Amino acid sequence: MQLHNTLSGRKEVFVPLDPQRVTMYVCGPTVYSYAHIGNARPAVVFDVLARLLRRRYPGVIYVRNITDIDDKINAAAAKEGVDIRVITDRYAAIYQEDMAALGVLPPDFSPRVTEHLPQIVSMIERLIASGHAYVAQGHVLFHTPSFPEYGRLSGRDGQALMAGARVEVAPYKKHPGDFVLWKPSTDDQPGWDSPWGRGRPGWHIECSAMAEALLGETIDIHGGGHDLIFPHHENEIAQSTCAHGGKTFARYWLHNGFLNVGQQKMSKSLGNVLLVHELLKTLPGEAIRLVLLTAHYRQPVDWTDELVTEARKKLDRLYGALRDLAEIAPAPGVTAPSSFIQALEDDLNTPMALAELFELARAANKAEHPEDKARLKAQLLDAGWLLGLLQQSPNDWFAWAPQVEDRPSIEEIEDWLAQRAAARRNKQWAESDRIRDALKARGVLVEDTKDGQRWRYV
RNA sequence: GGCUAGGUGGCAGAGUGGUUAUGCAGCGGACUGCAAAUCCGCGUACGCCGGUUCAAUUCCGACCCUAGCCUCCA
Repeated sequence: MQLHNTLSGRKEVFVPLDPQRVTMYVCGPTVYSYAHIGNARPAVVFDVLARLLRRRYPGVIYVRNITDIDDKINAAAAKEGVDIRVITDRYAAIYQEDMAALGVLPPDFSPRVTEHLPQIVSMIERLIASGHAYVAQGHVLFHTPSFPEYGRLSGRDGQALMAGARVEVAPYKKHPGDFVLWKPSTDDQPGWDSPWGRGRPGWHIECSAMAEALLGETIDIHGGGHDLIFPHHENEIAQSTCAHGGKTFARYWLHNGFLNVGQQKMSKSLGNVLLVHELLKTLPGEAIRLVLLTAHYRQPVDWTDELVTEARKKLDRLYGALRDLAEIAPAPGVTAPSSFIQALEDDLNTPMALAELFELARAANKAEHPEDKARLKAQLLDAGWLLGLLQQSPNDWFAWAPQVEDRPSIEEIEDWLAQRAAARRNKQWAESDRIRDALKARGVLVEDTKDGQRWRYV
């Protein structure tokens, strides 16, 4: 398997440190609000990677954290006048639900920062003891010049860049690039006791501490959004490497590209933030997932209505092939074809894998012999599973309808179809077509097959 | 300004030093009472300019353009 490593800027053959225990850490959400579609991209992308890795290495341990200490959380809690726990529990639960609706399997561990304060404090103490961090005015700061490799992941010159930082530099910093490991909390802010007084951890240290606690000092794969390369992941490397006496922190760094809306990054000021929770009211989760897998994970995706419509049509085609195989039992023991696996194992080339999936669908539509159909059905289902697609029944897929629109109920449709069937028995084509057109006008497509009528919402 | 990705047929989007991506849309045909679905066929795309090469969309260089990052945003 090959994976693109941000550290080297190229594809590398993936060789785990221990094939019996492959470790992966992905930066999860800060739970202060609903997840937007951009938050869903890494969840979906690394879900596919985890599914793929488990094929080859059953002992994969996949960790995706929940950040439940953060100033945005504090602000949301203060606004509602509740404890931060109320906010974080609420949005963490919604996050899990929304991701499940997108077919994302739960990771092995979803650690929370609030459950790892001792580990965070311990790591900071070690960094101070080894001279990589210092205390200043109630803060603990990581001293970036103490780590010569600082800037390697993001391809920056740590020293030069920071000297010209455009942001106002806090006076207690020894070096402009130094970043906070621990900061003091006022009495009205959430805080935890520590050797440096009551306070809270900085953003970056949590991931280093939780990765260490759950996966050890060196992990195989670390993933996240492209924007996290700097400063978040750069800082994680600095902290973990220095806390571990120079040991490699993560061996392969993977970063997914951004999901844009209107060719621009989503932002509240532009008002183009799309929440997964809202999208799920008007779209099947599987279609949303397919949109996210349509482009290679490192490429940007520009979310448009056209893209969503296309994704639904693609799934219509794939589920259409499966529907025609409804009476066929998938051949036992048959898994996704090697061409499909090879595409995914080439740095998660989902567009190419999808092309293979469509080849399977075409072959299935053409197949005549039951054994061919059984084989192709098994291949379709297994390949679909690796992508997190095609796991519901075709009928459920075609019966999906948005919550909001008022469309004919299934009962009403069945009633019309019964009348139409009667008309067709008497070759009353005009009446047959009238009913079909009437239903089409209300979003129901009727098709005639050799086995009778069938319908779906469009 | 620095760093990093990109610019492929109507749209989306892979890939390759010389041969079909794939999907959607479109066109023609088969099938159908007509459709839909399905199958078959079609359209000769690779930002611009040089260079290397027998041959470049694919390698090299310059240029133009786009997006992202440059301290807490996936």
